[in-house]
Amino acid sequence: MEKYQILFHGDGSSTSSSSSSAAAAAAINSYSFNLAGGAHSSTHFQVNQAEVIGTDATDQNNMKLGKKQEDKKNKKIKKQKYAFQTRSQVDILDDGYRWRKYGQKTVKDNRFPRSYYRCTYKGCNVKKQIQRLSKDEQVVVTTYEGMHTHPIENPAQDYEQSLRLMQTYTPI
DNA sequence: CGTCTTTGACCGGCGC
DNA sequence: GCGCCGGTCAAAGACG
Repeated sequence: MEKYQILFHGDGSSTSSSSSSAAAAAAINSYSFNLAGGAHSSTHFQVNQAEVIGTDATDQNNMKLGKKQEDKKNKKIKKQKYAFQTRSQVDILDDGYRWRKYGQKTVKDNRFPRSYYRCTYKGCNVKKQIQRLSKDEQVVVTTYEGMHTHPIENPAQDYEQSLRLMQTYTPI
């Protein structure tokens, strides 16, 4: 369970966006840390891949000012998203936050539906999507959007961790 | 009784 | 404009 690996890709080519990409990378690190810290009762959990999608550049401020004010890159700045793939039997990956499911859609070219979750902490608008690859149904893709504005709340993590240890030390 | 799922409706973007 | 596609809303229900 100690072994996990994250590969960054896709962000190096998009030049600029220096600081924000660093923030995104930090966010990914924190997430991967939490995930690697356990909380899965499933056997094999491994982060294979992490990807930064888009960059965040205080777009709300820019929009509010209304001034073009260097719309820089003037591309539509999509919200900061980052995704990674995990190989797991179950798609409920408890990363220590409380999520409320608010939607599920079937996507084209994928026989598995995509689930939409939102963080239930008051004022915290972090969202995540979970979908499974039809190509390899062992792989679950988790896409996070935004950063949590509160510390992780995970009353069950210790329990899960100890449970995992029990499973490790007492193979039947 | 509060919390979280379920599920169709709804809506906006985009290609034709 | 129209219809597809992906994301969200919200009412109703499940569950502890």
